[in-house]
Amino acid sequence: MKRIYISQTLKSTGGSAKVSGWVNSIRSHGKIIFIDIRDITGVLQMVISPSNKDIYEKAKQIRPEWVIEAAGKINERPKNMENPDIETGKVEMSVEELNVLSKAETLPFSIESEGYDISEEIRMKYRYLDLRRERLRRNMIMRQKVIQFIREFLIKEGFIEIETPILTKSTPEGARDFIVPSRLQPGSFYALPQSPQQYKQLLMVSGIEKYFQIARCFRDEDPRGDRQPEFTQLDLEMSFADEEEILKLVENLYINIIKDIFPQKKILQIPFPRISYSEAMKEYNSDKPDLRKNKNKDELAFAFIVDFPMFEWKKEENRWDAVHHPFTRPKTDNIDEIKKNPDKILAYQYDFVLNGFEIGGGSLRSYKPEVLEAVFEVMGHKKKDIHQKFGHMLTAFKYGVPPHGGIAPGIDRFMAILLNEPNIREVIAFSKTGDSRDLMMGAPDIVNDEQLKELKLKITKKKK
RNA sequence: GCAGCCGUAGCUUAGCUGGCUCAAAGCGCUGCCCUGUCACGGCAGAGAACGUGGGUUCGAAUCCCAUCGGCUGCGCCA
Repeated sequence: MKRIYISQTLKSTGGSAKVSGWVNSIRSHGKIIFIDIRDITGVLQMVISPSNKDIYEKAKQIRPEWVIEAAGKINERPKNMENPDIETGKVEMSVEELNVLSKAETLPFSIESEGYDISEEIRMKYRYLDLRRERLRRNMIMRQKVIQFIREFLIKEGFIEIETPILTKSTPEGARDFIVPSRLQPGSFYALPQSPQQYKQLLMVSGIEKYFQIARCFRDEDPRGDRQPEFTQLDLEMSFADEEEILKLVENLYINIIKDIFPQKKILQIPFPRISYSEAMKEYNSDKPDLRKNKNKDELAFAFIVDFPMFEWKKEENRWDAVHHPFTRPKTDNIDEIKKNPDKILAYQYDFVLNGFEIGGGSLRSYKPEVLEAVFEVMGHKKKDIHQKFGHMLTAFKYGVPPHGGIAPGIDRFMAILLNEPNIREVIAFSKTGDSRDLMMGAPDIVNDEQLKELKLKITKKKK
């Protein structure tokens, strides 16, 4: 007999079925034994009576979380014995065949609860067990649904999904890079991408016009509840689009995600309010204001913060820096003006905000080489450095670059908000600690001397 | 890098103004009893270097120092 999902057993009522899964719980009454079996789709009550001696003796040995398969009749339960709490509560399996596929030791913690009552340290160490928990399983499935929806939506809009390299080049601006030593070029290093920013802009030069990617990004900064060293964002870029077109697309996408996947949530304002940066700072003293009135969990207050300043003064470094990044297009292409009054220059830059969290940011990009160079100059880069670090961009822009822009909404934070989770670790299958460790894998870890030798690396100071 | 909180059976916690509770409880686990439960029930039992190292003291889970680990926030996060 072919194994079916537990959720399908309802359709087999009156007939026979075979299911496989984990033992969710056992209730033994001396003679009659109830075993709840669990698979990805749900839980089913199995009944074992002493009349079938072989099965009964086998069932007595079974313990929670063992992996078993069972076949038998799917019967309607007697009327007063239905369980409205589970999907298959109207039926049960009368077991006629029972096999143990794999035994299990007692789990290090209970997976019946939501998990709030168990320390995160131990949950992360045994994350594969933690993921058996209903709450985590739901989070993974909902996350996948959202990503699937995004894919289908954008592809319908004419976007092309393209993978960009994970091994790439360190960029001097922005967050600290994770670096990867090169074996074939000893002394040189790759960097993991903080975002596919430059690649996606170069794809615009390639004529892709509408690109997207569910992109993993890496930043070697200290994590927070809403920040991980590696995270996922919906990275997208469009040619010939203005700010309005990009924001409308995102607005439309997110309205439909909510409608389709989270119908119980209420979007407070449609269209999403557009608030200028200066207005937001004046009115809310924040560039990611929480616009909900009642702070209700089912309320969603989306907003776009627009018209960010192009530059900010960095006191410690005594120089101007890009608020967003140097590729952002200033609202003027008057080179003299940019160089003379950096503080007065606004940018085509926008943040995407939800319930007081920044869930994305984007901009139109500078596509005129002279504007890009002026921006770098304001930021204190020497011509020579500009060409060393960004020469490929400037060169590319010489060969016919369309005006372009994009946005990159984060997936993790968005999911945490929608699923009412207190931090993004709960929506990431294998997340890292506040110290960027992976407690389950034991990463990061030392490498052996042979590996170091190949890379021509020497560790001068070892942590004890 | 800085600050705060936390670390006692498998899990969650009590004890922590030092000795008579250097260990207790609930859940889980093991065994026995129980034919309809679904947080099954009943009885019995096993299970703890009190994160680690050092110090103070006649005596430390309890006080001090260091260290390791977890969480939160600041710095940082183009």
